[in-house]
Amino acid sequence: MTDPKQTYDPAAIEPKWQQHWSEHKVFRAKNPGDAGFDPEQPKFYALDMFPYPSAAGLHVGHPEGYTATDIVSRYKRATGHNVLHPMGWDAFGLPAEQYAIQTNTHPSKTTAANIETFRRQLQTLGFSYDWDREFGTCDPSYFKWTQWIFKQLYERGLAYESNAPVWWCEALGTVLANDEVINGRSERGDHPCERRPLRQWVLKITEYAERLLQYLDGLDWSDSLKTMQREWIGKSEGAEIAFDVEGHADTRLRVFTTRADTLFGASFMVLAPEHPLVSALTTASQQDAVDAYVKAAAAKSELERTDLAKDKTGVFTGAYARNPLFAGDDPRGRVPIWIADYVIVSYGTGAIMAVPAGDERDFEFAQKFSIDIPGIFAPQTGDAERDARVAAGEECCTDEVPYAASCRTHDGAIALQGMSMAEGKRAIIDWLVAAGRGEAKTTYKIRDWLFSRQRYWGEPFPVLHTEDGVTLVTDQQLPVTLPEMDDFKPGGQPESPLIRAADWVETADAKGRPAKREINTMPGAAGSSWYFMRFCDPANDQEFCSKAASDYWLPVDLYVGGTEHAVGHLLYSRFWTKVLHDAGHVSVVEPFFKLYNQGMIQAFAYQDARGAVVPAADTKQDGDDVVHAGTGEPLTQTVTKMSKRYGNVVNPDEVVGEFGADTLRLYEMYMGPLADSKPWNPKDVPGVHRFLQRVWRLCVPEFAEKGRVHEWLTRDRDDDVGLEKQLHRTIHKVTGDIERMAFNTAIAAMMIFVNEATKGVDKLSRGQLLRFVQLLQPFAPHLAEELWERLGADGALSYAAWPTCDEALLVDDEVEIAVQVLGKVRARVTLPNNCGKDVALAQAREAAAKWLEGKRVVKEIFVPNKLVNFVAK
RNA sequence: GCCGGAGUGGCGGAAUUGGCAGACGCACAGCUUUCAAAAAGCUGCGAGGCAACUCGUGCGGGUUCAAGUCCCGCCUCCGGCACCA
Repeated sequence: MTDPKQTYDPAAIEPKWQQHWSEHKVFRAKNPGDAGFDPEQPKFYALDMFPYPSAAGLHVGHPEGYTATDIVSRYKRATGHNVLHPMGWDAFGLPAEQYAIQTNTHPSKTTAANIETFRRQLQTLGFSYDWDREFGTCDPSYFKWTQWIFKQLYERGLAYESNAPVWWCEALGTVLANDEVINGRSERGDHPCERRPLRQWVLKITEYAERLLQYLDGLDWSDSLKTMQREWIGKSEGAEIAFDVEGHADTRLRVFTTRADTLFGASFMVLAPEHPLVSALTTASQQDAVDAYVKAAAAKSELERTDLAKDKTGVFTGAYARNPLFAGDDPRGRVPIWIADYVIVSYGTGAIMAVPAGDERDFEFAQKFSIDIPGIFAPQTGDAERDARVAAGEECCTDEVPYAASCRTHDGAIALQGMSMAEGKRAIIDWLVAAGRGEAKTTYKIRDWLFSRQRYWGEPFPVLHTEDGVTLVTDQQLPVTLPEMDDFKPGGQPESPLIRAADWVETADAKGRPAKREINTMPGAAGSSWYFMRFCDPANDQEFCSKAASDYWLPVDLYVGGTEHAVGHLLYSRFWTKVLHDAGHVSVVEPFFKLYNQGMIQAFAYQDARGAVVPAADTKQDGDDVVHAGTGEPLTQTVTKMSKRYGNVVNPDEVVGEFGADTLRLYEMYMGPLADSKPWNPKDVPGVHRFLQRVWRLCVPEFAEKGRVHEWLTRDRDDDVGLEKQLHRTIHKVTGDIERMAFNTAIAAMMIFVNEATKGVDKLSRGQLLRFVQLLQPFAPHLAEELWERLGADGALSYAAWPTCDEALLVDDEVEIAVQVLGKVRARVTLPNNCGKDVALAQAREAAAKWLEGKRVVKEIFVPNKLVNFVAK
């Protein structure tokens, strides 16, 4: 017959409630205009960085951020918000295509299968997503609008073709954007990359550099993330200065500098080896040396140029420039022009004026090649020896120090001595402007966004090439879908496999003229740059997102994800949002108001004496120690990334199978602060599971014959005063902690309540348990729903009003305070809450009498409800 | 090298505003219940000391009646940038 026991059984209750939520569309978000939409409710948009559905399935790292946003979403629903909490798939990308090449399976098939797995896994975790809004970036109904947005960019002059050198990765068979290349190697797969000239589509993100920088200030993002974006944008204010070149009357060499004030100390010029003027300026006698250097620099990978080439190298071109500050016959104005690879062609003007007295790199170079180092500073730091060396040009000085008397033109038009650095810069720039020799200038490190890939599995461009050049596909012809193919290998050198789809490539434009389709495809970051907009209005086939929907939902109120997208995705999304704003399609300028970066979930591992990690399979327990299974060498515990290689990857399915989704959710939130990286400890998981069992037993008797809930919970009765106070403290703590995203301490508070309540199980009233279940609901929703139902509560738990806290119940009648003598706790006294200083001191003095004997109290500190401190001699 | 963040028991962590360091959980130990429990409950649990007490938040200084928290100087780890003129 039926099992007489009723134990906490997540395997039974979790699917039951998941099905209930799904069937009743409990978490469907209502848009303005939908039936039942309440315009009075405030909105809340909680978004996860949507996953790339890999073949490996969900990792325990995914549910960490997802649980956090789910808790906030459920809390916001309970506090009367209209909540948008969607999920979808970042589904175009390289791994599916690599897999296709290996196995001859179409990427659309593997992607669809992976999405199935991800969706199933996410659904077993009980996230309150509005699944009706789900889509993938590879859905034609979605990328139709990605293509449409590209058209907007093109029409606004923000998309262009370029032949500039780009990062080419041989192993991946594609080009990569700057942020996808780390130290000359691909971020994905760690393959070597090199610079190559290729025809590419590029987006003019640099045009938005200033606004991308300015608008950071108003965002609720961590300072470290804002700093990363600021540094990536790399704004730098200075001047551009034009130098005449001897013997080249029509040539002016332009340089960018942030230290225009050091122009008096410019004793040579350096061009990047790739600078367009190099060949024109090089003299016959230097030709061979320059050619050899240029060739060598081109052959060097970026890795060699940055990491290894710390030693300065360079070659004299034979040409001389004229420093504009010095009159024609002044020998100080004649500066040699060198080329060196420490100057980067793509930054500033690709050329610099070298001031060895004020720049470490220039100083190093001048020393190595015995170039003049004119002293231009007269520091008075007190370190006389150093001051003298700086004045003599024997040491470089980058600090703000007084200028030397020599910083002066013959005619006295400029004399820097006595000026501050800011005044010096101003003086020089004003003079240059008046003389037509330069102007103030701001440059940015950020480069335009390399926006094409030579791959199959990405959005095709809505672009046709005809005899007359580029034409766009009409809106009526969107989406441009991918042709069916079964061979996805890159199409020979830097070309997409699409080149082999001849029927697809050969087409006609709107006027019927023969045209070839663009065979590059868009990069992975294309689809993820606006998906948060589409979630507002996912089924719209007339617009990418209706203005009404985006006006209502945007910006995203809470966005949670990893730091790895600090400069890529987050910058691109901000850029597209601004472009769409400028084009009048969305009202917001910034897409993500609050951003929260979760830490990484790591794993314990064991390492040997050399620090090498030993795979879990090669370790064994030896008493209290862990040793190498083969050699018996003792090992020490360490923390690493989860990795197949180390055998320490935790599979969420297994955790759900053994303990249930509520335990997984709760454990991931209980591990520590969301923002921290922290190790997964399998031994801690049963601890939170035990907590849920205790909650269960608080409500449900062990044997079914005693009823579905404890007898005393079937009727209303007076609340136990002590428990009621404890409950209010818990409500207060949990509410505040959810608001500040401190889920670990919220859970600790609930544990304290359950420990209290368990001490006298039958003291807990039905009303108290119901309120506790509401607090638990965002964290462990399945268990909460089950208990809510068993207790016969009215209405849907997910929308039941959040329990309120009576502040009056937070204070106790009596408080215990510490009595200190000279800062050391010597006694404790119990006093009425908020009692006065005199009362407290009198009692404290008595309690501390033993330690005050023979001493004179010189000061008495009283902190109400906290402590008394006697300062005694 | 530069810019962030962090360092607290055997472990994960707590201390939100300068006010009793170690909440909560794990591990461990003892006890109760039990035929037996890997179950449940209770108790203990920073170090030293019989104790009174002393010491204790990476290290060294400082400010303060009082410092994990503030200041100065270091060390280590993690993340980012890296010849950006």
